[in-house]
Amino acid sequence: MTGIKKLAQYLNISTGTVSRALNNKPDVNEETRQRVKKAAEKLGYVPNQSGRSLRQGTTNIIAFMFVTSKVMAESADNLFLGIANGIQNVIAQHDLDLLIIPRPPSSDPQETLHRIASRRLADGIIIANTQMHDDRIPFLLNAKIPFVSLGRSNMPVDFSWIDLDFEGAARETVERLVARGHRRIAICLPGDNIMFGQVYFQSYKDTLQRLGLPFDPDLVFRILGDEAGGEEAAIKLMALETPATAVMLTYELLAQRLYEKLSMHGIQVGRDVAVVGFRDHPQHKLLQPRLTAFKVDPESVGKALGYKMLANLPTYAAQYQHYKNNIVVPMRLLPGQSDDFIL
Amino acid sequence: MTGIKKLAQYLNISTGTVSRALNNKPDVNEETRQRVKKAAEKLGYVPNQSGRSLRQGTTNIIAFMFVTSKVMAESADNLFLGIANGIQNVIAQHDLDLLIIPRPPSSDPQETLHRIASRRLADGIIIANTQMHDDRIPFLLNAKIPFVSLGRSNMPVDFSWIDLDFEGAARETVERLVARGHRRIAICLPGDNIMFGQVYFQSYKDTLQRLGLPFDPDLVFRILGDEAGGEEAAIKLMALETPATAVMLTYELLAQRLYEKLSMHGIQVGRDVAVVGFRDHPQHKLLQPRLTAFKVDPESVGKALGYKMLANLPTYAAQYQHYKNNIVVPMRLLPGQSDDFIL
DNA sequence: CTGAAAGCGCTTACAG
DNA sequence: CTGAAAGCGCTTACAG
Repeated sequence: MTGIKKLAQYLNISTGTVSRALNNKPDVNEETRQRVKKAAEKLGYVPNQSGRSLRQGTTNIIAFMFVTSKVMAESADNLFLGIANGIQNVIAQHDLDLLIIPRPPSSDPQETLHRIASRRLADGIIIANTQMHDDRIPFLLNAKIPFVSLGRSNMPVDFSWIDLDFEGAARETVERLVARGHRRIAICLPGDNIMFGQVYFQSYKDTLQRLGLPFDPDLVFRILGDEAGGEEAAIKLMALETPATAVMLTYELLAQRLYEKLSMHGIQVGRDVAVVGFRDHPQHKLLQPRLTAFKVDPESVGKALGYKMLANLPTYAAQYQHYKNNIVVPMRLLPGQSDDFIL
Repeated sequence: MTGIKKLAQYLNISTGTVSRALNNKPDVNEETRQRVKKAAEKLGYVPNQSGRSLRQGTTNIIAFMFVTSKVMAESADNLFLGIANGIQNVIAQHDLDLLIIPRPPSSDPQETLHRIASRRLADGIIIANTQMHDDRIPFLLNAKIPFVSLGRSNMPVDFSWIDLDFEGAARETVERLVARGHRRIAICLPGDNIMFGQVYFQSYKDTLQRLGLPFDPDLVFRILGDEAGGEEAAIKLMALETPATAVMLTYELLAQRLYEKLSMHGIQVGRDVAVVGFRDHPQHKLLQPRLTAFKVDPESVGKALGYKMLANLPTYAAQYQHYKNNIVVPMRLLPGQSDDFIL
């Protein structure tokens, strides 16, 4: 005997009434509703999700798709758990569950997406690792699947995203360094066209201009995002014909090797050159001098994603329409001593 | 027009045949099967999971439930992503998806479990943060829900688990230290009754006994698992009437503060006292002298969980029966200089 | 080898 | 306010 049928038989009423009572439909006698709820509790009845999904066309599941690379798994992803937690906290308020789809870098993102969508595994999808040009975006828009992106793209279409405030971080860094007398500030950037690098770079240039400082292309270092990139940055810094007095980093993991390589050449961070890091990272805890870097609260990133997801689901759109605009999560500067070098 | 009906109509055959063809049932004409598959590909047909689930009683989803505490999210959980990835890699081979349920420490584990189970959200459940006494285990056994635990318990029942090789780690640590002449080896242990501490402790005692060394209860330090625990360990170490010459740690995060506190009192790790850490952690990268600690490959933990999960699902049990036994994932010692102190 | 039909567990117009 | 019935999209005995 099936779940709801059993409950209905136990109560001697129809399954329809049981369903209406449990789903808080208005047209149910209040006394009946209480009887039903009490019995459901007693018998431990919970509606079968497949039955509901099939009938209603919604799954009450939100999918979160992200790329797992070896590098991410080992280091950058102390963020990930906090983000997942933040999403979960928000969507759980509406009894939605989180389906996490880790995707190896080799797999085809379109295919995964198509599978989730067509199989109707989820009511909405959160995508991460968004690229400047990202084919998933037109695909999702076209398929009319509610989605939110963690990360902007520069595609000429309108879609929901949240992102970290890279403009703000670059602006604050440049302003801080300039206030300390620096005029030649080098910037480390990703080699590829990843969006956050672009945003960070633009804000760097804009801020320089606003402060009346010249932009020198020689000060732009395109480097890799892993730890080896730190060494590369040091080499480029030392190779400059007209030296820079400060350097700002993208990527979390550059700092350590940068320190080491410079130190091997008698250049001490904080004394001979000012360094401002990017995202704070546990691995930096022991760096001497302590790295000035930006703190991101992963939980609030997750919550923002959750709210924006809800705002995109037909069922909850009205309730969360104030989350309609795209959200930029602040990065808060934690001062260390790595930029104590004052001109 | 529904998915499979549309496809059937397009092909001018019955939905039953379409279903049988796509699901590789033997009793289908090979030519028909090819026609169906080609058409499905062309029209982008993927069966609706709710329909399948309702009919078959299986969801093709594996749930992974774990507790997210602030501490975990910030530090210990560089493991998590790798584990999730490992599980996913294995179960994806059978088109199973991973439903990740992060659970705040405050929530009721039984309730969450009951919800997943009754709602039929998943075919099997992987639980983490298993306690020595853990009520989820009898619940799941009783409800006959296939599950695997990440972590042993000492409940008097038989169930599927995988765990890290804490015995091996403690044994190797004691043997290594004894080989270097140490006879008084202190051990840091969790204050509560968490299982891994128990296992680690037992192996410590067993190994001492096997090597003919006395066990001294004064050398057992019950401390907290966060960073402050490192300071506590240092204080207890220095307060010993008969000093210890070596100390072994549980928990990843103790090392840094232990180093610092000892150093403040003129005691240098590696020179005046030997220290062997627990799990390797990115935060240790910069510790001087480098901490001797154990490396765990999170991916292989995840894979083990995945295989054991499959071995517990009726559909795949036969195929994966060689994973029936519980699995202990090795911890590999990475030598540093923190235990260079030789007697 | 294929088709027609039943039914998985729900929810929801519809009728009363 | 409640019940009877249809139907969401599949799969699978059953019949031929």
